Amino acid sequence: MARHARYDRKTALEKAVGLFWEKGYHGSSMKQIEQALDMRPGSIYATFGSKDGLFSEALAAYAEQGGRELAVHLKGFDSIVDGLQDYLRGIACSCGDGGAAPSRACMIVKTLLESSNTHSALADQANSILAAIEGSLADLVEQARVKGELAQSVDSRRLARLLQAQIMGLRSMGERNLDPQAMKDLGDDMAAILAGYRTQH
Amino acid sequence: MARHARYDRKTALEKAVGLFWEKGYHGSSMKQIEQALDMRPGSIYATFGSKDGLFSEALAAYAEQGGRELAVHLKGFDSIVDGLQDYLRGIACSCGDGGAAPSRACMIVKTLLESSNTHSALADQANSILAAIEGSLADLVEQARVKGELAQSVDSRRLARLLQAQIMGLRSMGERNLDPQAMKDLGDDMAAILAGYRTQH
DNA sequence: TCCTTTATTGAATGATTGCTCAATTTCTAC
DNA sequence: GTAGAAATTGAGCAATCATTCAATAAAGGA
Repeated sequence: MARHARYDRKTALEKAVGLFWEKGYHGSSMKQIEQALDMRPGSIYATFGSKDGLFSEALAAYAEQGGRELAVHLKGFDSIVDGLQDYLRGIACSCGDGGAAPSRACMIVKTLLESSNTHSALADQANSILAAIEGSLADLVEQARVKGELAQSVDSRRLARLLQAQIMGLRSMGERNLDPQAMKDLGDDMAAILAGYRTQH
Repeated sequence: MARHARYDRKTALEKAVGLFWEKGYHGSSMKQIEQALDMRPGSIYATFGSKDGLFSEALAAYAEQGGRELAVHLKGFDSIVDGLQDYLRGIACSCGDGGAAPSRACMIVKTLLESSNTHSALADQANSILAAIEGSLADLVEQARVKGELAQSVDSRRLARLLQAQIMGLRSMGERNLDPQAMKDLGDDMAAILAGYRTQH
């Protein structure tokens, strides 16, 4: 056997997520990556293959983390719709304050918009992640519909896409640095949209 | 006096908009710009000062064009709200087909997300353009409220921000290459959101 | 202790980046 | 026709880009 890797792969990926999420693919140079990961080029290439490979793994890690956060969030609610509404409000809130996140906008959307006409492999990855998220949201909406929280007539995939578009818009608006109250209002308004699909009684 | 400029500034800017909108700031190299504008570096720098200067002018031209398109669109409607609803549906439709536009997402949003943590001058410009658009939308909403199309209780700036977030989300979703029917449904759903703010009777 | 194996290092690679400027071309005014 | 002003050209600049690899360091097994 031989020496251990000095770097923890998972920790390095977290740092890569931080940099790429903040500055994007083109905006992050290998020099900045070396500094952020505290690794020399040889180690980075031995571990992740290429800048593309590192970005791809970072994007996947980001998406997985985001999925976990939504799931954890919903655990705190009996009602799925209540949970989704609070999730929207939570995003609006965290976009309002001067939070510690590298960026307010979603890294997946940033990647999609940056790479859609310049780097098809990245765009494809971002697109399939977004399709998976749409699927998860559709499952949640369908569960809520079956539970009777939402009107029986609701088309779950369609409402999932509307919901995803809300999140994209909300987090993109976050990048505008509006005052916290404006963001909070926006989150409330989006939560109210979802309320419009609730069972009427 | 001396010789004329061989290039029409306005035409060159239109071509620059096409390239930058498609590929973004970092994704467009000077070599590609030279090719797109059919100009040599010296002419480009004599005319626009720098890549930054050219991008900045292109972004402004894009925003002006977008503003004109919204105004023209609304001219075709007696009701402002009808016009805004049709505007949303129109975006959804043009995002659905394989249109000729360089990109489905909004160039201003692409710029904001790309530059927010790497190029503050561009981010500031994108932000002030978005603030101006928010203002225009707020004016329209306020007019509609005064005309009685919208409920008296409507907060026009707040609804303008919700509307702007819808457009951002809609056009970002366009980059996902969903099938046309899904985009059309999304546009209809967003138009329905606006309907919820109409005067009840 | 030495040998094998593996991880790390960082100088150096060729390509590409945004950009400059002396030379050339093209037009107007006289 | 000619002089002068302005616009265009494109080779070439220094800097930076992502990437490579021979040399070095560090660990476990014998």
